[in-house]
Amino acid sequence: MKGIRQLAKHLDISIGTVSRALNGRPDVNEETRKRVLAAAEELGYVANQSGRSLRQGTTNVIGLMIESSKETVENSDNFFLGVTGGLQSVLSRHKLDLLMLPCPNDEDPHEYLKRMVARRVVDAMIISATQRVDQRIDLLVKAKIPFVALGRSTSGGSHTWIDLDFEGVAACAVDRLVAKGHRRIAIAAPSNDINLGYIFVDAYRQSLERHGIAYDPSLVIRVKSSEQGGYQAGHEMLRLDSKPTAIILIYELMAIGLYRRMNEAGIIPGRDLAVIGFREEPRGKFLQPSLTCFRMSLRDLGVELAETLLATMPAYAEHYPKGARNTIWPLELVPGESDAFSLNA
Amino acid sequence: MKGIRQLAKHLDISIGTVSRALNGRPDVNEETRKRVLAAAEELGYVANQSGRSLRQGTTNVIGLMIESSKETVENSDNFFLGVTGGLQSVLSRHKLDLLMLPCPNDEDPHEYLKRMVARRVVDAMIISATQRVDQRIDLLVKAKIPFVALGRSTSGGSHTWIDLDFEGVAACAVDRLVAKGHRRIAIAAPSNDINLGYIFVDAYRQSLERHGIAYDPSLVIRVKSSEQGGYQAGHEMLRLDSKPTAIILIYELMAIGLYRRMNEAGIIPGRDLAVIGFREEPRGKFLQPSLTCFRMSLRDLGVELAETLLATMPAYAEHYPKGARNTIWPLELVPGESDAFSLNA
DNA sequence: ACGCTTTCCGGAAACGTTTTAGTATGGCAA
DNA sequence: TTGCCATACTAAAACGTTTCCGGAAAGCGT
Repeated sequence: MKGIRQLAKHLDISIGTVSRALNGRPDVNEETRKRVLAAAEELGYVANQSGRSLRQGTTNVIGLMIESSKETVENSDNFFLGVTGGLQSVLSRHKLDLLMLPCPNDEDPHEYLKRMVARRVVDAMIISATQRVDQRIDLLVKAKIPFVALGRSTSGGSHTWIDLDFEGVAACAVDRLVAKGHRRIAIAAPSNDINLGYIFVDAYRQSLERHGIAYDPSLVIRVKSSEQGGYQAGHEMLRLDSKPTAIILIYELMAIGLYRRMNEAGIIPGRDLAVIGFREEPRGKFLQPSLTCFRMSLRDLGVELAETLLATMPAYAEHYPKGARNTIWPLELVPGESDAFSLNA
Repeated sequence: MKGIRQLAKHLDISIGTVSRALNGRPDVNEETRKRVLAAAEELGYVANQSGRSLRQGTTNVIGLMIESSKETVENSDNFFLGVTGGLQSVLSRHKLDLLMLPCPNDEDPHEYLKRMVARRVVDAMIISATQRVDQRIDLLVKAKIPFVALGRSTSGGSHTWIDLDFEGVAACAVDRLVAKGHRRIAIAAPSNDINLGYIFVDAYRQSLERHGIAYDPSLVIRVKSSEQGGYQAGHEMLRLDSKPTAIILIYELMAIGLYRRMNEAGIIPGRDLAVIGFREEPRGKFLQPSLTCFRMSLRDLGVELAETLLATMPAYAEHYPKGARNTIWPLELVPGESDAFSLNA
C-alpha cells in the first residue's frame, strides 16, 4: 500500500480528493489543497507514471526518433543535441517529457516505430531523417498519432513537416558565385535517395538555369557526407577536363577534406577556387581561409518543432495558433574568405 | 474493450491464457500458443506498456541521462550517439528499450533525475558527466535503482562506474615525450571541478615525478574544452618565460585552435613543438601534421556499459557474471606526426 | 474402478491512478 | 419549515495487463 493511498491515509482524506488536489481541479478546498501539496512535498510523493498513463490513456511523453547509424554518428555534429535544447524549453512548460528513441541500426526504423506506437509509450512523435517515401509517415497517420517530420516527404498525403531552406541556400550560393563571374560551378552532394541530396541538387539546377547557365551533370559530384567525402570531391574535381572555378559543399565538414586535397594540388581556396559550404558548425571557423557558409539556430529550430507539434495535439492546440502545416526553415549567410576568388575584371 | 480482451474474445479463449501464451509461459499448449501468436500478429496486437508496467512494477526501459548544455553540444562530438549504438545492441537482446533523457539545461540535473525516478519510468539508469561529488549517485543508491555511472565519483560509497583510463593515457603521453628528451611539458586542461580536469592533471603530475621531473604549475594551462580553448592555450603558452617544448591536449578539438595559434607565431607543430592529443575524433585525421592521440571504440564502451548495468540488475544478472564493479576503459595510442619533434641528439 | 499426477485453462485479484457519480453540509430564499 | 443550490468531500469504477489459485480433463499405474 504505497503511493497515493498512503498519502491519503496520512492526511486522513480520501484518495480521490488527494488526486484532485494535486491535479489542480477546482472542486477542492484551498485549505485542503495546501495541506495535500505540503504533505506530498514532505513525503516526496510523485504520481506513478504507469498508473496515471493507464487511467488517462496518455503518457505525457513526446518521442524523438533518431538514428544512430555509423554515418550519423560521425557526421551529424550533434545536430540532435542542439535541437533538443529548444524542444525541451517548450515541452517542459507543459510538463511534457522528451524521449529520444535511437533506432537500433540493425532494426528497420519502420518496425521499430510501429512497436513503440503500439505500446502506447508516447503521445506524439517527432521523426527525423525522412526518406523521399517514408512508411513511418503512413504509419503515424493511420495510428492517429500527432507528429511532425523533420524533413519533407511525399508520403502520407499532407502532413506536418519542417525542413531547411535548401532552395534558398542553393539560390543564394549560386547567385553569389555567378555575381563573381563564375559559370562552371560544381556541387558536392550525397546521392539522390537521400532527400537532402535530391532537393539540394535540384534547387542548384534551377538556380543555374535562372541565370541562363546550362546544367552540367558532370559537375555534380556524389560523395559521402564527410571529410573523406570532401577530399574525394576535390579529387574528382581535379580530374575533370574542364575544371570548375567554384564549388558548393552540402556538408560543412567536407570543407576540411576539400581544403586538404586542394592543398596537395597547390590550389588555394579563396584565391584559385571559390568555395561555399552549407551548414555552419563551430569548428569551421578555424579553417583557413574561413569558410563562407550558412548559419541556423538549432535551438530555435527545436522551439519551432515543438510548437508546431503542440499545435497538432488537441490537448495543447489552444495555446499554439495553427500556423502553416509546412515550414521552410531559413538559414543566414555567413560571409567568409573562401569564396573571395572572383573572375570579374 | 480493446487490447488483450478483444484478442481473447476473438480467439474464444480467456485473457489469462492469451497473456501467458504471449509471454512464453510454460503452462500453455503449444497449439494454442501458435494460434494466439498468429492472431496477435494478424490483428497487430502489442501489449499496452502502461498496463504491463503497472502490473509488473517494471517498465523495461533503461534511462540514459545526458546533458544538453551549450558546451556539451559544441564539444562532445556525438559521443553519446556513438555509445548508444553499443548500448542498443546489448539491451535489445533483452527487449529493453533505451530512453535518452536530456536534462533541460535550466533544470538542476539532480532534481530532474529525482522526478524521473519517482515517476518510476525507468528500471535502471546510466548517468554521465559525473561530478567529483554527485548528488545523483546518492539519490539512486537510496532509491535502490540499479545504475552505472560513466565517470568515477567519490559520492555514494562504492557504486558501479566505468571511466576512461586517464592515468594510462597521461602516463603514455608523458613517457613518450620524455623519451624524446622533453622536460618542459605543458598540459591544456579544463578546470579542476570537472572530474576529467582533476584526474588527468593529477596523473600527469605523477607521471612527471616518476621521471624525476618537478611539477611546474605554470605549465598547467586551464582553458575551455574547445578549439577556442586550444587557441587560447597556445596563446598562454607563448607568453611563458621559459617555453615548453611539448604540450598535451585533453580535448582533441583543442588541436585545431592550437595549430592555428602556432601557425600565426610561425611555429610548426611536429617540428618546433611536440603535440599529443587525447581522444581521437574522425576529423582530427585531417590535421597537418597528423595528430598523435588516443583511440577508443565508442561502440564497445556502450556494450561494456550495458553489460555492467545488466549485471547489477537482479532480473538479468544471471547472464552477466559480475565482473569488477569499477572498470577503467583503455585507450590505444595512435601515432601521428605532431610529436615528431625530438630533443635527442 | 480408483487415486494420483500432469497438463492446460478460466476466473479473479491486483498494480496506482483518475474520474464519475453520489452524498453530506450549510446557506439562502420562499 | 421546506426546497434548492453550491461546496467539498467519499466511494467506487475503470484503465489493460499479469499472475495466483483452483479445477477440469486426461493419462497412468495399481
